[in-house]
Amino acid sequence: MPGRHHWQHRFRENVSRWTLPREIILDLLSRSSRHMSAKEIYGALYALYPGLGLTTVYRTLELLHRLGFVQKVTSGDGPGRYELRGEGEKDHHHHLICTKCGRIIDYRDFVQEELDLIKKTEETLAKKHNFLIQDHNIEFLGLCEKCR
Amino acid sequence: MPGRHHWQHRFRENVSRWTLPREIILDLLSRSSRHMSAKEIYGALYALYPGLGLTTVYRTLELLHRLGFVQKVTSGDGPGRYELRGEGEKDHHHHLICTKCGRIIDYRDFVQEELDLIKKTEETLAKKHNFLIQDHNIEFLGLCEKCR
DNA sequence: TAGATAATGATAATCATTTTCATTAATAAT
DNA sequence: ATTATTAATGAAAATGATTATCATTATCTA
Repeated sequence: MPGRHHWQHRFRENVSRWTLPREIILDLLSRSSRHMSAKEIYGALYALYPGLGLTTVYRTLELLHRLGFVQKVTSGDGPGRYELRGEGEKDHHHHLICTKCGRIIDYRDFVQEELDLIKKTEETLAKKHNFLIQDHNIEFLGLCEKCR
Repeated sequence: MPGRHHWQHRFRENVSRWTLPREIILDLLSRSSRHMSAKEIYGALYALYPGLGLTTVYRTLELLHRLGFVQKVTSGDGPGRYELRGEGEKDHHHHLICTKCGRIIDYRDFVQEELDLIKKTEETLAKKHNFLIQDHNIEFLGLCEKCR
């Protein structure tokens, strides 16, 4: 859970200004364990900072995603959801998604096998199809405890 | 490539009527190798059948998806894309997706290893999180030959 | 062949996201 | 510190994909 100064520093490195919206959005994401949509973030912060605009939330999330601070999960229907990305490979995980309520659960089972398979597959596909592979997703869809 | 009668029969089994829009949409999907969006399907069929409505395309695709005839791929941004689902496990495959032009390539490499890992993971997750798992996705995102 | 009802298509509505643009605030230069 | 530069913001409108509404039409059933 890196603090404000950590982020502030990483922002400066990227020629981006350190502003209140950015600070409170990062702060919320680092306090929240859930994957939140733009509207949820907006709703959660509105009380604290009523001047905040939904547009800014979208723009900030887009920036955080572009800088690699945040991962965006867009599966099935409904809005995109965001989570802070941990440092390096040690945070490797994938998602279990409820198709009814949209809840997302991180899982970290069989990580090593996954990494091996992904690496192998990625190399093969990149070569075979002349693709520049930048990312991958593995996800399981279904109904959570509450929705089943 | 099952013909009209095959589909017609499977529709009847499901208490759904066999109509012209359904026939031409299924026919197009079985002739096309690409994963098509609703609008692309609409566009491709409009010349043949100018009465066709975009709404009907969406509804038909939703029905085909619900009946399990069609798979829907919704990754990253842009519209959902659809492909006919082959029969049984022997058509097991996943996707390589270009984030720029939206092109989707099916791949079938390391199928057995994937199936094993997925099965194992699915069982573990279902038990651990009390989830009813209905589906899974594995996808690689990046830039295709033309867009890189 | 007629009656029941499911499917269709035009239109409007919704939902998530992006664009526009005038205003404000953060940093750089003085 | 003060000002100038320019990025960031927020309100509103625009866009794009998809869904809901509803009167009309077509398919199947009796």
